[in-house]
This record gives sequence, structure tokens and C-alpha cells, in this order.
Amino acid sequence: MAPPKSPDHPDVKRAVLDAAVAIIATDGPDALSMREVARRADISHQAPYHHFADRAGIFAAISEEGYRAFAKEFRATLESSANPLADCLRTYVRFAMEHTGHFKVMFRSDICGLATHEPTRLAADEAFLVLLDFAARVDPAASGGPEALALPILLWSQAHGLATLLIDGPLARKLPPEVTVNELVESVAVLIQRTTRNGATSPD
Amino acid sequence: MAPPKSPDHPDVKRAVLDAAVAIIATDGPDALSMREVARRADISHQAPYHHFADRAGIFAAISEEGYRAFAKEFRATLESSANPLADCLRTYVRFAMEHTGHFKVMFRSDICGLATHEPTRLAADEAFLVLLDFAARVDPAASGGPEALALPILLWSQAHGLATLLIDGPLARKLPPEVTVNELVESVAVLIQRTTRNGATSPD
DNA sequence: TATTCATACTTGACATTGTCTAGTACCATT
DNA sequence: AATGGTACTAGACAATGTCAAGTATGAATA
Repeated sequence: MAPPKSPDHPDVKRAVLDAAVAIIATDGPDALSMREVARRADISHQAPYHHFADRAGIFAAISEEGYRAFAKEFRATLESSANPLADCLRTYVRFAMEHTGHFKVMFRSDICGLATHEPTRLAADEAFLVLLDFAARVDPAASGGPEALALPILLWSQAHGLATLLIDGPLARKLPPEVTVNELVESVAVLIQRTTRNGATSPD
Repeated sequence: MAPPKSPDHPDVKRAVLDAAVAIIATDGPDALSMREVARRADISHQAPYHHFADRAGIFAAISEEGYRAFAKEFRATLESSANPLADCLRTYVRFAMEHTGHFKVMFRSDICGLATHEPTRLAADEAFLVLLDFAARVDPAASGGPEALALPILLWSQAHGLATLLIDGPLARKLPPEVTVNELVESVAVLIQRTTRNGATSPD
């Protein structure tokens, strides 16, 4: 009846993570308990403990997964785009909206597990490298010197601010359908492009 | 039997705070629950809720109290001392050891209530001003300019590092009695004094 | 083929926690 | 003397994390 379960097919672990991500996406990380996760995954209340030590373990796994997925998607966009600024902003926002559960954990420093979970930290480092590449692509001239972090941080802040406002800020309820979200991202990208123009590699 | 209880004698509120501080000092902030606090204070498990909304409310009150007491003690030391660097370091460490419960909450940004509790933020601001005065006293020349924060932050870091190592770090268990703590602080003060000498107001 | 054994999971029980509700004592008004 | 608000007590409840014991399954060994 049920799919086969073996160490090679750890679908229970997957189910736990999926349930956790779903809970976090709708009710936030604070609403997550081991028992609630088990209930949603339709397993016994003890099953999650065979894969994760505790809540923190689940959070760490989710953020690790999130960092990896983010780095992958972001890099793909970066490498295939002729207009990295607009496309990467779009990717950032899309990631936050499509992986809200991951996103909400990744940037909560108290629960993301960066300090405690080694693989999570590695995944985050990798994601940060992609961000640096992105900034270097936007303005190669600014990638040297002591203030090399200024541009990546600015770009990151802009994307992150827009994304968080959209997924759980006041902006989320002020916009009707998803179509307008794309348009919004589009126009914001144009604005950013304008303010970053001096020194940036403009294709014209 | 019991002392009189009135709005002017809120000894229950005091008892709650004292019990909470005691718990935190020995077992850390995470060990604090509303019921445990009530148990220690020898009151009903609901009594704390008449004075504090929840755990966070207690934490905020404790850190506020801590910031105020710290500012007071630190300022007193600063104003009466001929050798501010050594004396203030001593005061910082003494405060951390005598008010460990407060201290452990004051510097846990996730629970100290700085972001949510207005009076707590005000108390913290006041304490920070005293720190700036201290740095200005150590080296008046460094108090102007854009990097005016460098010295206060350095001094703060030194004192804070020593204090935290002493109250719950590995250093805490490697030192036998309290007498040697004083000697340790003394010798560290000498070292700091030496490294801060250039530009500092030396009394000789 | 039968035995052992570890892993993955279920089930039940328990103490603890936060919270809701109702009740009591006291104090100040009126 | 009646009223009403404040400070607190006391009991019950659902939910959580955790401990202990049991079951199934699949691989290793004999």
C-alpha cells in the first residue's frame, strides 16, 4: 500500500521537512512543534525524532536546503541572463514566494542554525559567494578595494526588503493578484537599474 | 503573617523578579518559565501574570533594571575614580558577577526586549551614554571624528569578554576563589592600560 | 533456513507548560 | 452597609517534549 521505506528512500524524513516547511510558510517558524509536524506528515509523534534531534535540527535542515536551492536558482539566473539586475531581483522575489517556508527560516538568525550546524553554514557561505558574483556582474569596477562589500550588500538589501514586504509585510495584502507582483518587481528593477547606473555595465 | 500588600508595596512583583533573576543566574534564561518563577517566589502559578504579560515581559523588566543599575554603578565609579580604566573594568566585571541574572539577559538580543519594550530601550541608551563618557575620559582626543566609536567599542569588548568568560565561560572553572578574580582583573587592567597608553590621559 | 540484531517506527504514559475560568480576599468609594 | 475594582488563588484543560516499551522489517551471520 504505502511506498517502500528503506535507508535509500527516506521518504519519512522528506515528509517531515515538507510538513515543517508548510507550517512555517503559513504560520511562521514559531508555530512549529515536533508533534504538529508529525500530525501533518501523518506519522507518529515520535517518528520525527528518528531524523532530527529537535526543532532546531529541523530548522537547520530547512535553511541548509534553502541556501542550496537559492544558490542554485540564483546562479542559474545569473549565468543565463543578459540583464542580471532585473532577472536576479525577479529570482530573489520568486524564491521568497515559492519557498516561503525555507525563506522565513533562512534569515532568522536565532533559528537558522548557522552558528551550530556546520553543513548549514557551508551552504550559506556558498549562497553568499553567488551574491558576490552577482554584484561583480552588475559593476565589475566596484568588486575590488576595501569597500567591495558595499554594492553586494546594497543589492541584497533591496531584493530582500522587497521580498519580505511581499511575503509577510503590509505590501502582501495591498496587491490583488500575482500578475501585479511581477509588474511591481519589474518597475522596481528599473528604478534600481537607474540608481546603479553610474559605473554599472549597461548593455547599450 | 505576610507583609502588607498594596499598590504602593508591590512586593509580589519584586518577588517575581528576584526569583526570575535567581533562576537565570544559575540555569540561564532558557530555563525560565512562568510556573517555575511562581514556584520559587512561593505564589500561585497565575500571580506573575498580574504583573507581566509573559516570559518576554519579565525579561524586558529584568534587562531594564539591569541597564539602570549598570549605568548608575558605572557612572559612580567613573566620577569618583582617578584611574578610570582599571576601576571601570573592575566595576564591569563585578557587576556581571554580582548581577549575573540581569547580565545574562541584558546581552541576549533575542530576549532582552530592546526592540519591543520602550523603557528598556531608554535604559539601554542611557547606559551606552555612560560608556561613551568613559571612553572620552580614557582618551579625550579620540572622542571626535567619524571613528569616535572605535575606542568605546574596544574598551567595551575587552571588559565584556572578560566578564562573560568569568561568569559562564571556561575561565569560570579554572579559577579557585574570588580573590584571584580580583587579581586577574587587576593584571588585565594593567595590560589594557599599556596598550591604550598612546593618546590616553595618564595621571603621571 | 533459522537466529540474531540493528534500524525505523508506533503506542502509551507522564510531568510540565501556558491558558481559560471561576472563585476569594481586600480595599476604597459611595 | 452595599458596590466595584484589584490582586491573587485554585482547578481544569489541551498541547508539548520526553521516557519506556513494543512491533515490524530487512540485513548479517551461522
